[in-house]
Order: sequence, then C-alpha cells, then structure tokens
Amino acid sequence: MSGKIKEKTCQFKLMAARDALEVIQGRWRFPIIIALSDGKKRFGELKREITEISPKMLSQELKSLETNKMITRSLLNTMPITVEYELTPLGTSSFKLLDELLEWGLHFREEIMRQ
Amino acid sequence: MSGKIKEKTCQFKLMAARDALEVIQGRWRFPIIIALSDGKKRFGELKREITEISPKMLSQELKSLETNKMITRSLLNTMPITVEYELTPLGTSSFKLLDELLEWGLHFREEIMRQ
DNA sequence: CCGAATCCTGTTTGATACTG
DNA sequence: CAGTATCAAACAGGATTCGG
Repeated sequence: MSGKIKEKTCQFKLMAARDALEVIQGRWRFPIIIALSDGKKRFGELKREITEISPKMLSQELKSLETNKMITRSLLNTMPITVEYELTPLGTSSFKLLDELLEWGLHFREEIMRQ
Repeated sequence: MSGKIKEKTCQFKLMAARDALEVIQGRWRFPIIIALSDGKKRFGELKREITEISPKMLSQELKSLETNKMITRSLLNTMPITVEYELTPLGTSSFKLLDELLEWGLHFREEIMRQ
C-alpha cells in the first residue's frame, strides 16, 4: 500500500519531506504555481488573478520560488519595463505532488464532513 | 502527465490543496505521524523519539491532529494515568501523500544540488 | 507520567503608501 | 508597470514552572 514510507530511515524520510514542504508550503506558493500553470505571466497579471495577495507578498514569494528554481524571471527591455514569470521544469514537476495534495484534501474533507 | 490539475476550476483546486496543507503543514505533524506509523505510542515515547520537540508543541500538535481525526487519544485508567495515541485510517491514508512529498523532495534536492 | 499555564521571542503576514 | 518601504498585527515556537 505505502511503498517508500517504510523503506528508508526515519530521519531520511523526514528530511526529504521537509525539503518538499519548505518549497511549497505557505499561503501563496501554490496559488502562484497554479496561476503560472497555463503559461508565463507578468507581475500585474498575477496580482490580478490572485486577488487577495499584496504586492509585497507576491514579490517576496516570487523571489522565493525563483531561488528554489521553481520559476524563472525575465526582464524584458520594453518601455515601460515588463517582467515575465514562468514555471521551470522543476516547477512543473510539482504538479504531480499538487494532484496528490488535491486528492487527499478531498478525501480528508469527505471524511471530516460525515462527522 | 498531470491529470486532475487541469480538470477542475482554480478555486476548487486551491481549496482542496489548502485543506490538505493545513492538516499536514508545520514542523511537527509529519514527524508525529511517522512516529505513530509503527503503532500506538504514549506521550513520553513520542517525546523521546521526536527529540527536539517541547512538551507544549507535542501536546498542541497532538490536539490538532486529534481534532482533524488523524489520530485517536485513549486515556487508560492505570495508575499513574497513561495516554495512548494512535493513527486513524484517515491518518494512515496520508502515507501516500507523504510518499509523494518524500519522492518530490528527493527530486527537488537533486535538481537544486547539481547547481 | 502527562500534560496545562504562563511568559517571551522571533518570524510571517498584511495594509498602505510610495518610487523609478 | 513592477515592485520597495514602513509599520503593525498575527502567529509559531520555546523555556520554564506547575498540577492531577
């Protein structure tokens, strides 16, 4: 049923899981990744799509995702300046994990609801 | 490659993913779940296995997991009192998600490491 | 033994206004 | 347009002490 969970040492498993959590955790990471899942977007577009986010948080989280090589940031030499953000292959590779998160989230909600 | 991620509306996906994150997120949830993966344990046992955790955090996180029906808490009428914590089926169902988290964490680390 | 209560610190997040 | 600066609020985490 659950394959890898029993194979490795406890510490090892926890490290890997924590690495993953550190990257995707938080209120805004996934909304941003999902917003970018249908192609590159500019700061303003993201801001408009993720309605409740403040410019500070958007900027901060984009930086964090860039540092972790989940997205790329390209500065276009237009006037006025435009910046485009796009998922990297690593960023895209998190879709599978997000699917799992989504699926388990649904399962969880069902279980919780039927008291 | 990534099935469900494209099927649903954005809001729906985000809600489910956030539900899931809310339950498993944080520093201690997974360490506790993993510690309980080989059977029921008492408070003190958990405290000893998860070496760096403070009693306050352990108590707090156990409560949270219990509220979310991930674990059960049974009070045994011994002297002195003993309390046992055990994963519910819902708790056990998170192993698959943890596996995915673990796997992606490894993938992520590889990608990040080779510069 | 199994926690609860209290106090404290540092980080995270957010609202708002402002800049090149 | 694409952010930065500033200040305040919320929260997570920890040390320590206490109680049934």
